[in-house]
Amino acid sequence: MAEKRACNHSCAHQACISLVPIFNHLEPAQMDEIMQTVQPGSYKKGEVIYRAGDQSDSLYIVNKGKIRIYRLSESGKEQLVRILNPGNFTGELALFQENVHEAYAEAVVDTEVCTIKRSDLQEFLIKYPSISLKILSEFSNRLEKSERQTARFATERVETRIALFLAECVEDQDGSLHIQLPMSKKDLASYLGTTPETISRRLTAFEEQGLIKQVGQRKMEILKLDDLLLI
Amino acid sequence: MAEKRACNHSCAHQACISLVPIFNHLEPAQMDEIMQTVQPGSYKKGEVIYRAGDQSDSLYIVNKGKIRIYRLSESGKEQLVRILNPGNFTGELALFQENVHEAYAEAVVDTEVCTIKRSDLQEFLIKYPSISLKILSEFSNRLEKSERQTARFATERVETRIALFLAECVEDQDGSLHIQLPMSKKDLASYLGTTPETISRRLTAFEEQGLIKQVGQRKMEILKLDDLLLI
DNA sequence: CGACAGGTTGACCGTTATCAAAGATCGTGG
DNA sequence: CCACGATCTTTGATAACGGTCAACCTGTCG
Repeated sequence: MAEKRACNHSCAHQACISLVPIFNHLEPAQMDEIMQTVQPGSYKKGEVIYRAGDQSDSLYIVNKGKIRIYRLSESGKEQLVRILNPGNFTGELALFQENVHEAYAEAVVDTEVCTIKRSDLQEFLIKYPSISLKILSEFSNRLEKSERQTARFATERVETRIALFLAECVEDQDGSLHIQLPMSKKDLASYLGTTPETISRRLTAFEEQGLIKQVGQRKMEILKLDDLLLI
Repeated sequence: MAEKRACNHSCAHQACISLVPIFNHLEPAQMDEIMQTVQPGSYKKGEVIYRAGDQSDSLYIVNKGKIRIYRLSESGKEQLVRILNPGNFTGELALFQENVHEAYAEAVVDTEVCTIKRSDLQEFLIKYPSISLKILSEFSNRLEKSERQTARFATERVETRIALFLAECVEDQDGSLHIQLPMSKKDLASYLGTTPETISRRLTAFEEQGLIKQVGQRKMEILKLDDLLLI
């Protein structure tokens, strides 16, 4: 193990495994076993990692960079599903079911990933059932979140969806509520099922009502969180 | 075992276990073991089985009847998430995560369920890891479906969502394409994030365009499936 | 047979998409 | 380090999709 840690230049990519919630409860020895099977990969900005219809054969864990997961609807319009940051993973859905991706994964910036092959992962799932339980928990989370999101689309106006999204991004910084948008407003529009124009207009309106204060392109301050959530 | 099968009046409720995809791959002996832990329950039409905020402690498997799963959004509007028929189950999400339900479950008609207690289920998951894999597969399915639904809400017009829903309900009957709506139009409206009025109007419009033919309240025939999907 | 929930139809209007054009920002390469 | 282009963002004008309210109709079930 000490030997491995010394081997930084070639093995550093494996470190990301220890960031992943579905693995980080394992014993060091088990973790090492998994690290042995991991393959590094890197993608240039804009490069596609997988696309809808592709056969699925790996779990991708983000080591460095950012990945956009998006779907194309029946009529060809794009919807952003999520943004992956280091420690997040993707490709898991297709591993347990149809084997075919329904979404697209694209590197937002130059990105490094670790991949675990389907067959290796299945071996670990059988060997260490606790991993299944962790994935089950992760999936539960995602399902709740996805169904909550669906319900919001079904019942809330765009204005409200924006307000709710802002509320979820709030971070407390010495008493005042700051927001750092995790994506461009264009992507945010796609994520929230609206247009960049509407995002821009609603944020301006929020500002005029004294609810927020925009600072630069991706930052803002929440002045009246309660009122924002009453919208 | 033969003894158990003889005991129909008191044990018939257990039969539903064998309908459930996450259990039906097990050996008869294992299945029996699970059946031993099952508790029957019954709910009158309209009765609430669990509500958002309730502590979760069981998996509910529908034996007979119908259950509506719905959410209330932040602003208090209702969205129908799914309808459970015999063999379907619910309550699984809260078992693996927060322990608290986010949705409501309500009997649509008089309904019989089998419940498996959280602790019993967890025991089985450890004892028979194949169950975890089945649930993982079920969750993958649900996630794909939920994310597909979210993407539709985000990108498709109401008219298109209705058309896509109809297309998913189609059943081939001696060459012609029939549809039996699985719920009232009121519930369908809630499921699709629209209003009964709009559902009614769009179906009438489809009929005027010669795409469908409505027969009674919950039945129709698809005349031009291709054109319907181009909308 | 009556009551009630579900369904339909009409009129109206608000929210939000669309199209267009100008302005800001970022990354890139010279 | 600056300049350029590409992309993102903003603002305006316009239209339409779909929600809301109201009234009426219909089927279903006690």
